[in-house]
Amino acid sequence: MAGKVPTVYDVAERAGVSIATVSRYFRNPEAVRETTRDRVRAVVRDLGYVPSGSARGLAARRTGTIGVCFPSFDDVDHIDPVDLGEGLPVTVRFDPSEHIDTGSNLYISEVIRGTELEAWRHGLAVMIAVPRGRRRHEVIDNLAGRVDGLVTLARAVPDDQLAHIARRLPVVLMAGPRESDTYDHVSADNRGGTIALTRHLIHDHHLRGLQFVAGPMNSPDSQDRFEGFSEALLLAGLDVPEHPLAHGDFTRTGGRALARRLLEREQLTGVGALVCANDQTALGLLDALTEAGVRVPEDIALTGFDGIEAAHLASPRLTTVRQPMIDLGRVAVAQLLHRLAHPATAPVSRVLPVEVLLRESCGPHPST
Amino acid sequence: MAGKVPTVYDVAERAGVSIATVSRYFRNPEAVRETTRDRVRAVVRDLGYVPSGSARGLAARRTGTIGVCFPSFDDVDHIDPVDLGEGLPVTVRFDPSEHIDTGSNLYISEVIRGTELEAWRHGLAVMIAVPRGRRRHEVIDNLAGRVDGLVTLARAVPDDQLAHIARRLPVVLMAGPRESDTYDHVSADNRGGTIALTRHLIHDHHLRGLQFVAGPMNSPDSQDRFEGFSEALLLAGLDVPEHPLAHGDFTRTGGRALARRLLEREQLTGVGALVCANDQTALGLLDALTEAGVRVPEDIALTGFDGIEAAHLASPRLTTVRQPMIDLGRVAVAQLLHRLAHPATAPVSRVLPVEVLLRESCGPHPST
DNA sequence: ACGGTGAATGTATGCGCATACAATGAGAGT
DNA sequence: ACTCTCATTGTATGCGCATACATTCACCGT
Repeated sequence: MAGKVPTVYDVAERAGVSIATVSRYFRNPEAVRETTRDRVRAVVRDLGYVPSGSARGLAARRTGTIGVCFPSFDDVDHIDPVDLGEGLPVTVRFDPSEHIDTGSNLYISEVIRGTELEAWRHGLAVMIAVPRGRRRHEVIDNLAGRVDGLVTLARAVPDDQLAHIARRLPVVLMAGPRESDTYDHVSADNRGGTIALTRHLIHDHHLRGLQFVAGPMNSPDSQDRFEGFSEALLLAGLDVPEHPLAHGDFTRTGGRALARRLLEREQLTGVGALVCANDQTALGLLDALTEAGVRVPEDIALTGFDGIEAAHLASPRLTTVRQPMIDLGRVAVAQLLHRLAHPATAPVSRVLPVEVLLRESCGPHPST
Repeated sequence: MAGKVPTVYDVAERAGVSIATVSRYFRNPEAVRETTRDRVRAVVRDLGYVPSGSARGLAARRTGTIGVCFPSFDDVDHIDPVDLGEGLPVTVRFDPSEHIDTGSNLYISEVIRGTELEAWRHGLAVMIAVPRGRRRHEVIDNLAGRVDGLVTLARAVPDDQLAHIARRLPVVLMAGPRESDTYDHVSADNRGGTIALTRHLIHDHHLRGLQFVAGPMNSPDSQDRFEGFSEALLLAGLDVPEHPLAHGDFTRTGGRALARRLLEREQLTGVGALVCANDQTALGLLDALTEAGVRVPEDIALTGFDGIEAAHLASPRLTTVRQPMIDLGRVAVAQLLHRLAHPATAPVSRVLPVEVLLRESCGPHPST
């Protein structure tokens, strides 16, 4: 590679045409006569020419790239160099039966897939960045400088910086609280989904003593779901708890710890169902309850939220609310493109429909 | 946003300095006097200035971005527009107990995480692209034009095109066959892992009649694993089958279909263990075997490869070989950076160590 | 007081391409 | 033969920044 990377000038010279023709060959081939096209094509192949994205972006005043920002999977300042592991032997070990936390990576992965898919449909590239560590500001600015627009999961970017880059590019927020007066926003119907799920527990399973197990205090998703939970209780004329029964951290491990604490303090007596803010937490509860001899759903019903695969693989299978994670990414990008085409219109807030998946963890199915 | 995006010139004028100073403020702040720095900083904030990545890339002759290429999750030419789903209601339905195929997305997601992580460590951005559909060539060229180097999963990019862009940038291949005389290459120790696993089955569980269930014919990973399998049999002085017992497609659904076929044709009599080319296939086999009343591991032992979460959640838990998927991405990027720093050295082929995870699907554990 | 030194800043240029505009040439129409 | 039209190609310019080099100026030692 390298040596001297060829440019339009090299191609033009070798093909006996002007640089404009070479440029047209790529940007608008129909405008070039076929015989000329062939000559250019041959030279391009010969020289190993690839147009410079930077030059293109500069001249065209658009990059053809959209940026995607995520909160850090792994909130750290420093990450060790990877072990190149040269020559290390294969290890063989018994794997004790502990549960693992694949956590929210999955959620993020799906969103990435969605953004990539939609971007591809429109011939755009995707640049991803995770602002983490001490230089997170730079990471974001670098991204902002290289893209035509940005979609970001809520709270991946500090507010002040978001405001700063939003002066240069359109920004679409995914999930999190709607700040609809400022940015376009896309989220799943957390509230509606939880209402529907809770209604099902109340009316179809005749459960009472429902409690909500939340995620982190500051999670807007968790808050929305708790709101939906409360709303459903209210509509059913049942007592509405002021607060969630407990707060987890959205991980399975956290859920297990939480359940043990609840069992220890006997806070589950009289509780007919636990509506959890996400699947991982619910699965953690399920682990600990099962371990303690509490039967699900016979002794207590349990539900999650997200629709991850592990919820399906659990025993009993976990009733949950499936979020359209891929669509979250796709719609965000679609909205971004709409915004690029229509800069002046008012910010939009889209709420994507969710799907309540009834499985065994909430009790036997009345019908079906 | 937009209106008129400010440039260095605007900032320089407002701050009463030259554009060189503004540029230095970003690139090399220590070279600017502190009081000047403050003035520039204020103007930058005022104006909402973000340096243009394109201009930067052009002037500096490097983009600070690396590209990552993946084969298509979903091999299609056309993908429907996403349903914006405005106002659609929440649906509630019973979810029948069928298995789902999360497939290889997971593998790819992990690799993406790895590349992002390592790139972040070095202050680089990551651009991802999935060449699919009729314009896949363009997708790749666009990517190649915008990055300083490229890592790609094997066979995501057609050979001829890979050769073309490799003249412009360093390329590192992940997984797949080593073409070590041309490109840098990183892969997991498929062969070694399968040897260790197979030896365990033979020596610790005294299993005989081992058969291999492969992936797609053209999968180099599957081939490597079959080689390891054969090698282990050979070393143990056992008969080495010429071919895998069957070929799946790496999906769980495919594995189920395959198992039913094997059962129907009674091809499992005398088979003591099925060594599968990946976890999904093994899990599919497990589904179908269990359904047919064949007990694992009592009647037949079963192993997978990859170490996905579902293998851990299966019942019995699936013995498997864990690939360091994140490290695959990390090492690939690390190697890419090394190549950028040392263009002249010979191509390297790195083999990452794997870990055999012994669980219940291969039989009771002799010790431990 | 004078040349020397180094820090801070400014000037000028080119990176590789897209594109507005000009130029050319080959028919078509008269 | 001449003008007009359209297809094709060329010329010239600027996109926004990094950076080599030049300049300025404060300060030092003698």
